[in-house]
Amino acid sequence: MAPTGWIRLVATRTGRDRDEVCPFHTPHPDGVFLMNDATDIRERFVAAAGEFTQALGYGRNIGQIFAHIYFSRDPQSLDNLTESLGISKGSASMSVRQLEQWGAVKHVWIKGERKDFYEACEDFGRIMRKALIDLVGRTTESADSLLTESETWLATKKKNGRTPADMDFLADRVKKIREFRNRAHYLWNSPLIRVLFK
Amino acid sequence: MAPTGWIRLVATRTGRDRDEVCPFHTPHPDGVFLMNDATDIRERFVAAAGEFTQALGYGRNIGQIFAHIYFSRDPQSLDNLTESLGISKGSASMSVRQLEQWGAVKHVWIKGERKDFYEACEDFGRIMRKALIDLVGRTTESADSLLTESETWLATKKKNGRTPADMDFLADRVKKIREFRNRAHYLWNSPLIRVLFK
DNA sequence: CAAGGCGTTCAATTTGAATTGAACACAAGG
DNA sequence: CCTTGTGTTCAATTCAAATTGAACGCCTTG
Repeated sequence: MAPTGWIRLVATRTGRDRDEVCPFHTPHPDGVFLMNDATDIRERFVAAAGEFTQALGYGRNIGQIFAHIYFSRDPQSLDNLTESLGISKGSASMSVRQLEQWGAVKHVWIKGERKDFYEACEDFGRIMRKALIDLVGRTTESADSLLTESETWLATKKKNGRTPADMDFLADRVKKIREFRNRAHYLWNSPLIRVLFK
Repeated sequence: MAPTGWIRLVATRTGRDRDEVCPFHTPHPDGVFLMNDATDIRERFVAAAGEFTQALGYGRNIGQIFAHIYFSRDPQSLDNLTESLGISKGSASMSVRQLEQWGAVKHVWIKGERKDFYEACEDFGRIMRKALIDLVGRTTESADSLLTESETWLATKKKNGRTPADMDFLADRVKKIREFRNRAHYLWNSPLIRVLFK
């Protein structure tokens, strides 16, 4: 069968360039691309998903792993992942657990097998929502407490009667943030959003 | 005036630990914190905003810069930013332009001054939306073209009559992705979302 | 036209996070 | 009880992205 993968031009000592075919899961070299076979599609999606999650700030592995499982008919074991994707066992283990938390992947048992197997869930909406909740929660809570802290501090200052112009400006800005935060929080918890993501 | 900032315990050679006060914009050391003055609130928000944007995958500087401008009464110059935040001129320049693109900050001219000054826009909803469009656009487009590419490839294969079970599975999975993508795209462009973010 | 102030660029560096892999814990089977 | 086959952990490493800063170009002013 013809080779498949990214085609990269490699300079040689003799001055004659030659083509080199790289597996799809390698960071893509902006080359032409060959698609012969069903497994090629899988590998292309694996690469794309890896780039996607990497661009979003989760690593490359987590996307690749999900795509691999998603495009596999049979449930996949950690060994399958490390072999197919060329990643370490440790990374596979941790990423799979992350995906499980997001509900992107679910554990299945196969009789007679000692390994853990995983298969993909198709409900992208739910997955995205869980991942977002995760991210937003982590990034929001500390800012949240700072906001209330500032508000109480400003309130006491006002009680003391000392409210020069700078203080007023500050209070106004903090208030604007509070308004946005409340609106965002309201929207986030509204049934509307819940419906949209389902 | 009493010193303000994070309080960090530093071990000394004599065995006697002493307290050290760090400016708020330094990466926070999990210490106690002192708030005496209006500028302290600004610095705390600067630190929080920096952590926020960093967690979201944009650097620390961009958040700090926006917070600094947002909590400044007067328009701020690049020099103000590099001095107050302890960042480089290059970074300040680039970050400010990014913020301008998002509509988070706008250029103002001050007569008799040669420097560029910036002040903050308060419309957080719009800012978030622009930043999101930016992110989603960048991460989505390549995946998008892969999707259509795969669909056409699968279609030709089907024409050739060769559709074993594996192919059907593959086609089904690709179809599921397409459905999600279309739904997401529709929602994203729906007037509903536009209203929510305003 | 020379000099100085200002913003921009980009290659080099730094930094923070992702990834690795060796050591570990646990279970099952012999 | 030892061995073998698992998944997990976490300190060390690697890697990509953020940040720096020196060099540059442009404008203004004297």
